[in-house]
Amino acid sequence: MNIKQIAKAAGVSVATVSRVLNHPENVAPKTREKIQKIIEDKEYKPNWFAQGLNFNRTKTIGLIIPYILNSTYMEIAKGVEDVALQKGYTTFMCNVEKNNRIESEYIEQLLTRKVDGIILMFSFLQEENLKAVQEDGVPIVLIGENKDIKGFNSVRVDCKAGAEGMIRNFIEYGHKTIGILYGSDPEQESRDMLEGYREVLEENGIAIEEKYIKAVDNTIEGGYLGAKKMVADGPPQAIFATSDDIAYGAMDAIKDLGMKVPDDVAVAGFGNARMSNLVEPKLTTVELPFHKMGIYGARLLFDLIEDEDKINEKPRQITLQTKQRIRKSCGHKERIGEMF
Amino acid sequence: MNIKQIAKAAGVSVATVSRVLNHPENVAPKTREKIQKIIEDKEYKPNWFAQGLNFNRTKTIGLIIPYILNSTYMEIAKGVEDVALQKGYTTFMCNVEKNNRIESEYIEQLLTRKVDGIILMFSFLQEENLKAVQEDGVPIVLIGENKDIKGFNSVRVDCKAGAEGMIRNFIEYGHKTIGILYGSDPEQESRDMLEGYREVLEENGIAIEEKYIKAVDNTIEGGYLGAKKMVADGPPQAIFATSDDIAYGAMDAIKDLGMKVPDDVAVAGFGNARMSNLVEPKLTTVELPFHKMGIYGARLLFDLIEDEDKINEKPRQITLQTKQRIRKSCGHKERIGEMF
DNA sequence: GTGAAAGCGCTAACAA
DNA sequence: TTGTTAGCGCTTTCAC
Repeated sequence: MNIKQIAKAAGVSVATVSRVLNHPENVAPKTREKIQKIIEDKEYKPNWFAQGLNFNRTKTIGLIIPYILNSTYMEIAKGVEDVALQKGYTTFMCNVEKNNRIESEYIEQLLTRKVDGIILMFSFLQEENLKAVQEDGVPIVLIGENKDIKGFNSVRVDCKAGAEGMIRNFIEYGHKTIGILYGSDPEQESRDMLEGYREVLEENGIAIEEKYIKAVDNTIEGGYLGAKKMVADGPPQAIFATSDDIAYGAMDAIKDLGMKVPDDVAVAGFGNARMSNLVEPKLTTVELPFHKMGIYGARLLFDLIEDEDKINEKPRQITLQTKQRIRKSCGHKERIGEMF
Repeated sequence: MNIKQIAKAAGVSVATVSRVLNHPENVAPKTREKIQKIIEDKEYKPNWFAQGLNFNRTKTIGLIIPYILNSTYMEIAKGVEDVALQKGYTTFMCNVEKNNRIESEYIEQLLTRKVDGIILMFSFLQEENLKAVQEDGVPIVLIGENKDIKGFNSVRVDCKAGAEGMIRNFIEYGHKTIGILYGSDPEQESRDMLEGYREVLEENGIAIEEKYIKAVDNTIEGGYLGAKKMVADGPPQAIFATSDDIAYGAMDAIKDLGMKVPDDVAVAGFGNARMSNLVEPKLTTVELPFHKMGIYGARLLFDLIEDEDKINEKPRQITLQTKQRIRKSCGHKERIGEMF
């Protein structure tokens, strides 16, 4: 079913049918209604390619996701999708497996398919690559920091403040030796948190001991291995992990070494993943506004898509704050109480 | 940059350039190389829409996902994507929030965007709707059963056998009263498991008591509420849950009622979600081959895409088997031993 | 208010 | 082996 057949059926020219589709106000009401009815009846849908060839607009956005098996990333994705759907856009979700080669390839794909804009979550790419895309006329928004990239519209979380708050808690609870297990990614955020950790300890006159600072893989296994080493070397009273996954692994390791969480070693994580209140003891953690990050990111993008000039304005950077979720694993008995 | 400019730069006609792109063997090596070099230099990419207008092939497939926050679905998705990527296809992932209206809308979108095929995971749609799509020439593959739909190429899991095996284990371990918490979705699979449950009890001469059979929401909360009721009414010695989420909730409820898992009530789940060996006690469960489901599903689809005649052949249905993961929660002490 | 026709960028049949 | 050209389905300018 194509426009020609509709035109013939209505006894008009293709131009008139096209007008009904795109500028109905320019068509006489009577002809318009007649044509609309035929379109309905025949379930005519304009050909996507033919339209694209003329418009170069696809009502599609691309979303780069570091790793789809991680449900925290998917929560952000859901935020993006919610906004997109409401705007009548479709979202191309791309799983890049934390690999910048795959990420580049997907960007290419998205450009080929003429998406109207791209959102990158914790991008592994370099600034110059992204700049090139944007200069091609496809707006870009960054959600979350992996590399230290400026100059784009972006949404970030104040991870440093979040980490600092948790370390301060530990100190307040009376812990004198505090370890940190920090993940290798997202790079920038992990660095920020490590920095926060050091600053708070210094502020409070606590000596910084390198044996309590350990870089690990941002996985359960990474946390397990890192904690096992750290604890075996003489355990700190508390451990802060830069992700919940790391914290889970750490808790497992502590238990395996015959010690108890939080009595022997308190633990806190970062992210408030869904299973944080299922593990035993329930994990104290820093909650991130994932869904909101997605929503704000998408809004930034649609601002750019809908107003072409904005792409040349000074980029906006939105910073969101974290929240503490105090549960049993950090050893603070008074503030516990959450069911799900 | 378009084909005309390349042609001019190379001093040939557009047809020749097009040939280099699509049938390079029909171009004299010298001309071909010359043109290829220019294409490289100018980073020329054929226009997506113009190509589509001629080919009506997009090298894109659609993937309907019930709910992206559930990482088990995303494991299937990853299987699909792995195959697609290898075939040079891009995957459109669509999150339908377990809602058949959204699902229909996305199918429309996918058709508009001319995907070459669609994979539906646990589709909520009716058979006739899907038939219509396939008759439009877009092949369809089903992964997992929600509705009872025949007549399509599909990948399913023998859930019934999986459930039966676990119930048999319980009986073998000496449990005389066994409850089941079955989720509302996926519908068909849950029904199968309930049927398996009844059959095994009958086979073993165990009376079926309706108070031990409870339909719940397929969520942690659902499991919690269902188990609370069941256990408060006089607990069974063991509970089988048709999903891990339900099992987590059940374990929480049992603990909240002051009883111990597995000593007072043994628990087993279904799915082997990532956190099953993080909860305390670690959850005994039935492992499903999610990744494989995705891979097989994708292969079925590409068979259909690549060989148009196959769409009229008798559909193939692949049935995969489950595996048991015996951990602490079921109370069988001897077979425990897993770290991650 | 409507129609004829050019053109979007590409492919492929046909001709040379 | 290469070029010319029609045509894919649609939008839009220009006439009427």
